[in-house]
Order: sequence, then C-alpha cells, then structure tokens
Amino acid sequence: MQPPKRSRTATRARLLEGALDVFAERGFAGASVEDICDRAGFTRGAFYSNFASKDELVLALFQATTDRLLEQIEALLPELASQPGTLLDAVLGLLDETAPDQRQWHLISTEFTLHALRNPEAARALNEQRAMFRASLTRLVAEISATSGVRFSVPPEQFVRLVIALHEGARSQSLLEPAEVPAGSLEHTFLPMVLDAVSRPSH
Amino acid sequence: MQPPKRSRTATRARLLEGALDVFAERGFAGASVEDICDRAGFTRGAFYSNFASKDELVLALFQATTDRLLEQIEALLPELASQPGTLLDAVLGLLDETAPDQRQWHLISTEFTLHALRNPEAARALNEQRAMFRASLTRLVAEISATSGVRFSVPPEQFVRLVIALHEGARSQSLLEPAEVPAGSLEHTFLPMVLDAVSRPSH
DNA sequence: TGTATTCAATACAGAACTGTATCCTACTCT
DNA sequence: AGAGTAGGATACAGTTCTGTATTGAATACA
Repeated sequence: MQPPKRSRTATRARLLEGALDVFAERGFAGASVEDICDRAGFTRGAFYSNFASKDELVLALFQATTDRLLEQIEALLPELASQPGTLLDAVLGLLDETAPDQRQWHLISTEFTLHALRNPEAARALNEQRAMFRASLTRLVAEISATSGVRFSVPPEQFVRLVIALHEGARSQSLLEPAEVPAGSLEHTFLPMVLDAVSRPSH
Repeated sequence: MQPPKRSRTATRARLLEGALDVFAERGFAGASVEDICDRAGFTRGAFYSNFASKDELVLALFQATTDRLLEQIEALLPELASQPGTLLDAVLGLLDETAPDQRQWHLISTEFTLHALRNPEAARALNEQRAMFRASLTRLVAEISATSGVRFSVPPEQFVRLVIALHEGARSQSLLEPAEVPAGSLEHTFLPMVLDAVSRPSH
C-alpha cells in the first residue's frame, strides 16, 4: 500500500508547523484557523479534514511538540552524562539545546501554560509532560553527581525545580531586555552558589 | 462645578476592574469588549465613550495597575525597611503583599508580558514599570543590608533580578501544582543559600 | 480501463466581534 | 423652570471567524 502523493500525515505536520509559527506570533486566541492554513499553504478545508476543531489542534500541537522534545532529551542524555564538564553546564546545556529558538519556544510554552491554568484538561497534559521533563533532568543530575562523588542536601528534584523556575523567569527578562540581561547570565552567576551550598562530598 | 452623579472616572474605573477580571479568565485576545462591559455592568456605548479601542484599554489598564502597585510599594517600603526581620522576609513579603490575588495577578502580568514581547510599545511601558519596581526593591535591599552591616559581592540590582526571576518561575510551578510546590517554597529553601553566598560582613 | 475512495478546495451559513451613529436620560446652570 | 450638555444605551453596519456541505481531482484497485 503506497502512501498517496499528498500524504495525510504530511499535511497534518505542515499544519502543526504553521500553527506553531502563528501561535508564537499572535497568541493562541489571537490566531485564526485561516491564518494557520495560509501559513501552511492550505485552506480551511484541509484543516477541518485533519482536525475536529481549533481546540483539538492545540492539544495535538502540544503533544507533537512534547514528543519531539522528550525524544531529543533522551538522545542527548547519555552524551551529556558521559562527557566531562560540570553538572551545571550539562543541565543548562540541555535546557538550551532542546529549545533552539528561545524566543518562539518561550512564547509557545508560556502561552500553553496560561491555557493550562484556565483549562484542567490542558493542565493535566502539561503537568504530565513537565513531570517527564523533570525526571530526565533529575536523572542527569543524579548520574553526574554520583560519578563526581557529590551528595545533595536537598532532594535532586527540588534542585531541578529550582533550575527550571530560575531558567524560565530569567528567560522572560532576557527576552524583554536582551541588552541588560544576556541569555543565561542570571543562571550562570547564581546557580553555582546554590550548587555549592547544597552539595557536599560523599564521605 | 460638582461632579455628575455618574462620574466619568468611576465608570472608567469599573470598566478597568471588569477588564482585569475578564482578561484573567479568558486572556487578552479571548475577551471581547462586550464581555468586559457586561462584567462592569455597562454596555459597549459606555466603553467606547471612555476608550478609543480595545488596544487603548489594555495600555490604560496596565498603567492604572502599575500606578497602584508602585504606590503600594512606596507605602510599604518604610515599614519593611524599619521593622526587624531578615532581608529576605522583607523582599519576599513585599512581592507577595503587592499581589494579594496571586493567581489573577500572575495570569494578567504573564498575559501582558506576552503582549509586550510582540508589541514594542507595550514592551517599552512594561520595561519602564519593571525598572521602577526593581528600583524600589533594590533600595529596600540596600537599606536593610546597610543597617545590618552586610556588603554584597554582586550588584544589588542583579540580586533583585534573581529574586524576581525565581519568584515568577516558582509561581508558575505553584499555580500548576499547588500540592507539589507550595507557594514560596522554592524561594524559601534556596534564596537563603544565595544570600549567604553573596553577602559578607562589611569590614 | 473504469470505478471507488480519499483528501483538499470552494462555497456557504450562522455567529460573534469591533466600531459607529443615533437617541435618551439625567444633571447643571441660568 | 427651561435650555444645554455630558454620559451611557440602543441599534446598526461591516468585518471576521468557525464550522459545514458540496465539489473536484488524484490515487488505488479491480
């Protein structure tokens, strides 16, 4: 069974891709279905042939983005864990490399977070994804700290939560004032202090 | 010249108040002018008699909220600076007391931040407001650290940026998972470590 | 080669939204 | 009391949006 020349999955993918761009530009509620279709080079007919509604698109988009993100992380993990370098470089590197376009990713994920804060179903999906994300980071932290013989005085997941919170808050400032707050500056000046405070050599 | 029974400024205020609620519930683009008017107990006629457009309302709302916020801060500053207590308690207390309804304030300010990231004019206004906000916090930090005889190894404003970034990132997590991340927990476990690392007794 | 099916384009209906123009009411001031 | 005016309600026009129904083209299959 050969795939038809115009494959269904390909147009779905292009629609999702277009939605990502348009949502980043105009926000979730501000983007019309037609905007998304124009961006993808289709008409609304194609859209409603692939998605039941705009809401369904949002969840599908989130799931697709999430899946890709988690795949990337799993691919990067062994490399980062084995390579020499500090724990912080590995963790912050992972946060950055999984989101090559910082600005777009920040807009999209913040938008979706707001959506989740108003929509229980979206909240469940988001929390699930974030839990897996934290789990990956926590594993990375655990491995590196184990090989370098360091024990934490706080649960590693708590530390991961801190890193994520600071990273997201700092990214907001960096995007608003790129000149005053270079990307990563807050993390790189303060996280080493925390790491030093919570870590102590094992034995 | 007595003010008319239906004062212009009062309806403006009620419209702004309604806009705050509705924007928090449905987002900026998701809220219609009619929604806002219904909430405030007026019709669109009153709205367009007070604002030129929905966009103008957003800026006005931001300015009004900002003004009130800065007033509150200025009122709280002397009290916090003089009262006994740790520097962190004062700073975090200020952050919390200026936003009694954490959830609504987070939704609104995040929404406006996204708006600013797509709209240079809004970005200017937002950055200006945030700069004044940081200035207040920085002054508070400077006063308390001076009276307690502590010097910082980093610029105090940098430290304030850290506190804000962490606070905002942590608030997002707390709202998404209230049970797992109690409000303020990340700040209270990690900020003391940073404070300890950056401060040293003067002389 | 002819038929059936799948997918996207087009045309359309109904709703909602913004913004305007007009009307009405209530207050002010003389 | 009566004229003038300010502020808000109502009605309306024009646009835009979502979602559906129909049509057309291309592919699979017999």
